[in-house]
Formats: sequence, C-alpha cells, structure tokens
Amino acid sequence: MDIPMSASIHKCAWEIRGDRSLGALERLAVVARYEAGEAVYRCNDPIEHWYRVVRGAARKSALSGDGRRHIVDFMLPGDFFGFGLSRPRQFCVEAIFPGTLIARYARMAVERLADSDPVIARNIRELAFEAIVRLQGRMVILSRSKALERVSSFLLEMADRSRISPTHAVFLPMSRYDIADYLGLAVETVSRALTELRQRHVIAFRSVRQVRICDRAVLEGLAEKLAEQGSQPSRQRATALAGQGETNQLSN
Amino acid sequence: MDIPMSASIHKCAWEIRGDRSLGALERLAVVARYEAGEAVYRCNDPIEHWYRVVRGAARKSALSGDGRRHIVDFMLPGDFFGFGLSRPRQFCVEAIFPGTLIARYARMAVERLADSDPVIARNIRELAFEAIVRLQGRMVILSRSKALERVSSFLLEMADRSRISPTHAVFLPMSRYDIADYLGLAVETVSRALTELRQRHVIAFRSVRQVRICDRAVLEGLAEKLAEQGSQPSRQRATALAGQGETNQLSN
DNA sequence: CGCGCCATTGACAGGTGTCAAGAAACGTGG
DNA sequence: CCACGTTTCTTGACACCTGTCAATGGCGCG
Repeated sequence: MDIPMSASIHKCAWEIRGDRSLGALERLAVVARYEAGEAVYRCNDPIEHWYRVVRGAARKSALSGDGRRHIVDFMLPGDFFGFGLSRPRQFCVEAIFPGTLIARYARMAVERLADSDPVIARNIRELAFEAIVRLQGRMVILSRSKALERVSSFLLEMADRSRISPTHAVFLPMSRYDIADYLGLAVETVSRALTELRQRHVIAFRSVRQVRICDRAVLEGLAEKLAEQGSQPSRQRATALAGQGETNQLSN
Repeated sequence: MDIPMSASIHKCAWEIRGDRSLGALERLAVVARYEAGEAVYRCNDPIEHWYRVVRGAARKSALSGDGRRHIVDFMLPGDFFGFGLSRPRQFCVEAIFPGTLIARYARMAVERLADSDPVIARNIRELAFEAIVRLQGRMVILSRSKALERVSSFLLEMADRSRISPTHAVFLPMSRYDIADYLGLAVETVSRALTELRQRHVIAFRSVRQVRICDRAVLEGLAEKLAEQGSQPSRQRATALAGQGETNQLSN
C-alpha cells in the first residue's frame, strides 16, 4: 500500500506555498492510500509520524463517554496533521473520501532535520502558529450560539480552504453527520440551516455535496465576522491573591 | 513601568518545568505591570513581542460584529501567549487582575535565538504543540451542548491549571461575565449552573471567586471525559472528485 | 429490485437566552 | 467606621431555539 512519493506530487504540493526550502523534508515522505472510513491513526497510538493530506480528505475526531462523537478538524489536501512530540494521540484520524492519499514523515527524522536546519525549524513553527490561529478562530465560531451562524461560518471556511474559482461550487467531502459533529449541532439542525440558506437564495446545491455560494455578503453577515476594533474595558473584577501556581502554555 | 526581570522570578518560573535550557531566553525578558482591564496588546497590532504571565491573570478576547465578546483563552501564571510570526494580532489581551506582571520577549530576538539554538527551537515547538492539544480539547468542550457540562469542564480545567492542593479552594480570577464569554453561555446560565453544582454539594464557595471541589468524581462525570477507545467507523459517504486545492495547516 | 445509509422535514418537549428585578460585594468618600 | 453608588452576582418568568423522536424520500450498491 505504501508508495514512495512521486516527484510530481511533492513538487506540486510545495509550489503552492512557493516554499522550496522544505524540499528536504519532502524527501522523507511516504504516501499511503486509504479508503473511506479507514483509520490513519487511532487514539492512544504513540506518535511516530507526522502527516500531510495529498488528495482526498480526513477527519480528526474523539468520542465522549456518552458515545457522542466530536470532530475536531477536517483535513484537506495540503494540510499537515498529527504533529506532536511525546504524549500519545488524543484523537483518531480517518479518511472520509475513497482513495485518499496521505503522506507520512517519520517523526524522529523530521526532528533531526529541524535540529540541523533552522529554516525548516522556523517553517514548522510557522505551521504550528498558523494552526493555533485557525483553532482559535474556530473556537470563536463554536462559542457563537446560533446554528445559522455556525453553518454559515463552516461554509465560508470550506470555501476559503478549497481554492476554487468563486463562481464554482464548493465540494463538501464530509457527510451531514460529520458537519454536525464538527459544529456541535444535531444533524437535523444542520439540514434545516442549509435548507433555510437555500430558500433564502444565499446558497444553491449542484448536488447534495456541492454547494455554490450565491450571496457571499449575506453569508458573511450571518457568520458575523469579527469586529476590527481594539478593546472594550467594560467588565472587571478581582478579589484575592494572585500567582498561585505555574502552568506552561502558549497561544497567539 | 517596565522593570528588568529579577533573577528570582525568572528562575522560579522555569524551575517548575525543570527546564534549564531556556535560561538564555529568559535573559530577554522585560516585565511590566498591568492593572485590571489594562491592555497588553490590541487587535491588529503588529507582532513585536511574545509574552508570559508572571503573576496575576489575563484574558484573550475578540469582539463580534454584533458587539458580543468572545474570550478565547485565559492566561495564568507561567502561560506563554502572543506567539506568531508575521500577521497582525487577531485578538486583544487584557489583564484581569490588579497588579498583573507580564514578561515580554522581543520577537526578533527570540527567533534569532531559536535559529541558533536547536534546543530552544525544539522547546518552542513543544510549547506550540501543547497549545494545539489544549485548544483542541477546549474545542471538544465547546461543542458539547449542555451548560452543566461546560461549567464542570471549566472548573476542572481551572483546578488543573492552578496548581494547588486538592483540598484547597480554586481561585477564579475572572468574573462570571468572563466565564460566560469563555464558555459561550449567558451569564445567568453560568450562575444557575454554579448554583446547581453548589446545591448538589459538588462544589462549595469560600467566597464568590473561590471554589472548593467537594466531589471531583461527580464533576468529572458531568464534564464527560473523553472515551479512551480507538475508532468507530460508522457513518461514511462521499460523492464526487477530490483534491481540488491545497491549504497548509497543521494539528495534532 | 431491494436494502442500507444518507438527507430532509415535521411535531414536540426541554434547555438556554433574554428581560427584569433584587441581593451581595466592592470602592469611595465622608 | 459607616454610608453610599456602582458593579457583580443571583434568581425568576417567559419566549425561542435546538435536540430528540419519528417518518419519508433519495441515492448508491449489491
């Protein structure tokens, strides 16, 4: 099943970013093919590889104690995933598209490369920071309460991530159930929201999984883009002592 | 207002992790003092510094177009924040505790350090990956629908992050409004959830901002820890073409 | 052609947001 | 030390939205 990465694929992938300096990393890539539903890695697996989607799509998910599934992220072509240093996997990743191609990079080899090449190390840092920014943006979306806002945000996110001509339709490789578990909604609510957007002529369906955005302005209005301004002192309050411990975390 | 970082503070901070190799980075630190509500940086500011909370607490927030505020993260002593390479700030950060001390590190200097020292570079990568893992965990919490689950998860998170003896009370430096905007709930809902937990004798209040966890098992049950298992093939479906573009993102 | 999965739609109950009011805590100034 | 105003926190009533249950239709696949 594993095939050494073809020169054409790896070249194409990196040329998008115009980033030639990571070619050395691409030489570590081994591409494997997955069918829909097949696991790339599972929860509690040790971290031995880092990955990148070459073609198709995958989902990263977790299961709650009550059996509910939560999709943390969708990975589309070009996306890296599975990064980490020591602790075992907290999520599992499965392909959601037949014939999905995923490149993997031996973690140790990548880290050696990063240790010896500051440029690669910096690029990896940049990827990590970008991921953090994107996750924080998604967090804001998830805290917004209304279903229409979440679904609108999701459609815009998918449209932005899949580089297509604005007039063309956006392809959604995932099922409605996946979307629901991604947005923290019930399937029926997702379906109702999509129907409402369609009836308002904000979107149109070429097929069940192909959406065309007819009125992006309205969609963005529903998604409630963040305000541009700086701060709002407003609510404040505090009581007792500070500095009762040290954690070590990072974010943008 | 800026004070050169005292040796004692910087030593204490890093000794927690037992990580001596980042001492070189600490020599770049400059500590500033902020009053409650004072901004550390604002939205759209250029990224010129990275930061770490020395004492007190801060919140990272964004404002929606409709005026709603969303708190992306709380930063407690020891937490790094404000990382990034090029793009301007997407969020603003304000102290939420009077007399909060925050160390800042000139971005360029840190990057030079990382370029020249693979160990520092690796430590920064590790911080970034940890942050990603934590954000993904929070994402799962936010997609969980019920208010009791969110509030329970929040209390457990705060208890874990503020290193205190289990019998001791957890201090919440933020207001109920902050908690609400952090969990994507209304203030009243947060208050009601806390009241219910108190009436069930799961928690008790030493003061409004000091919570003692009486029955951690129940709290964890409500917070619905993630299941340990691997995968669940279940729902699948796909229709048309794949690989219609390239994005470049990363996650665990 | 029939079976299974996916998607949509409807009815209904429960949870949450909103509005409103009151209680408690804090800061200030006398 | 106390009185006062402001802010925070709590509690109640009610409407709306969303989750749940149920049924139907569509699509792919054997």
